[in-house]
Amino acid sequence: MPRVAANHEAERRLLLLKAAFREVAEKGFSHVTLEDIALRAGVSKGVTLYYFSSKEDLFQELFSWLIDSIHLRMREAVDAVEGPVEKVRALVALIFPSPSKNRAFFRAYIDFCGLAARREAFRVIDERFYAGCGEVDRGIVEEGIRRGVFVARDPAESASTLRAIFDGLMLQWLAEKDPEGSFAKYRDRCERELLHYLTGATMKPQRRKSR
Amino acid sequence: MPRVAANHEAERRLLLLKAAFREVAEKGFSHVTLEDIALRAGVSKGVTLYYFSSKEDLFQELFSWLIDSIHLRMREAVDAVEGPVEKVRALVALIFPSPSKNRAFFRAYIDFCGLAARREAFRVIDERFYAGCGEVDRGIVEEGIRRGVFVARDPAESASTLRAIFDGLMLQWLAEKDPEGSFAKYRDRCERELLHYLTGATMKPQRRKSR
DNA sequence: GACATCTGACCGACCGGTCAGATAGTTTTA
DNA sequence: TAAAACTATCTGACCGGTCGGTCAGATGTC
Repeated sequence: MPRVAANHEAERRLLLLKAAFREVAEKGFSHVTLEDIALRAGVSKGVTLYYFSSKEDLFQELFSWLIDSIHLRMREAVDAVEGPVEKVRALVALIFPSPSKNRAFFRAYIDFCGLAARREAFRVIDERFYAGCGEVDRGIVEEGIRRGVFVARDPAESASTLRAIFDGLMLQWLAEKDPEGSFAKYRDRCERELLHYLTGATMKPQRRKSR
Repeated sequence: MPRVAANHEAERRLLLLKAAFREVAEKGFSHVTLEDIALRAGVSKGVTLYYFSSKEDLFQELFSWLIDSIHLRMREAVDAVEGPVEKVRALVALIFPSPSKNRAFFRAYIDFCGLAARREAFRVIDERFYAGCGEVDRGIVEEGIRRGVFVARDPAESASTLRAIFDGLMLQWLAEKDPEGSFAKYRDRCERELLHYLTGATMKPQRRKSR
């Protein structure tokens, strides 16, 4: 069992997961076939079930991988800047990267929520997702309170609301007629409302730096 | 074209829609079969496609009917009480009726969002849903501002955030290990956070200035 | 008999999963 | 060194089951 082979296996699995992600974003879990994924990954259908024991297994791995990378990127984004307000801004910038990426991720995420609401294995993954988000969010809130920038309240509860505003606005954005056009509106609104909520309206609105 | 026949048809359609709702809440859109619905409604499979032109058509009608009744009940609940704070409370009570009803509705709703994110016909219905919610929510916010109970800001934007908090918390609730046990926690948190958000940091007598 | 309503057998398409091999790279053997 | 054996990886035909949709005819009502 050479090390090369293990490496190869990990690569192949990742290749398939990435293909699966794009397919899910487009069609939704139950309309994606194993063959769709294989085609997108440039391999034959049999390969998908060579590396994953079933479709369900593949999708569990997909969502696990997805939330791990989201957690990682949130931590990186938050660690990269100084101060609670800046950290909130960084989070917003991360979660609203671009209309197309946004839509891809959130389509997949909604699908995932539907699965999590009905199947225990997916619910557990979803729980882990919110636990990880909660850690990051709570860290920001606590720092904000410590520095007197945010109004002092239960940090865990504020973190939960913060996350709810993210998700809830995303749900509304997906119902918009012109997602491209309204993307910036939602991103800015999200930032504004989040900071309003956390600072208790003590902040003046600031102009967003273009990036 | 006797009136009786039209009445009968409406009844039959409603019967099927109610059966479909319960099936969707349980299994999700793409795992519900036309036969499931027929069985649940106590009729034969052929009837579903006698009253609806296709499965897709049936589900569009289902979600239309669902959001119309939700809108109606929100308006009734809000009109039944006096004062913006009480209206918010009434809305929370309506949206968090009981763990089982809650889960049924939100499971169906998430499914619906997944559809809306991918198919134009469903997106349009979803847009109508948020438009209706927005009217109700904005009405409350405006009244709150007028009476000086809520912080004065853009009412449409506050209404949007209010709704986001509802939806976002619901998403988190669905990921909980023990939905029954944590139900009251989420309901209370929702009310508390909503009022905190709207009144601007607990009960400060001093009004914050708007943008 | 005319019409609306209802039934369930049936069809064709689709898809997850299986499997008998093909292929290619490596190791062992002669 | 070459052949043979072995192994991991990959392929796509195939199977069994499911489901949306069709339809010929049954049932009931006026």
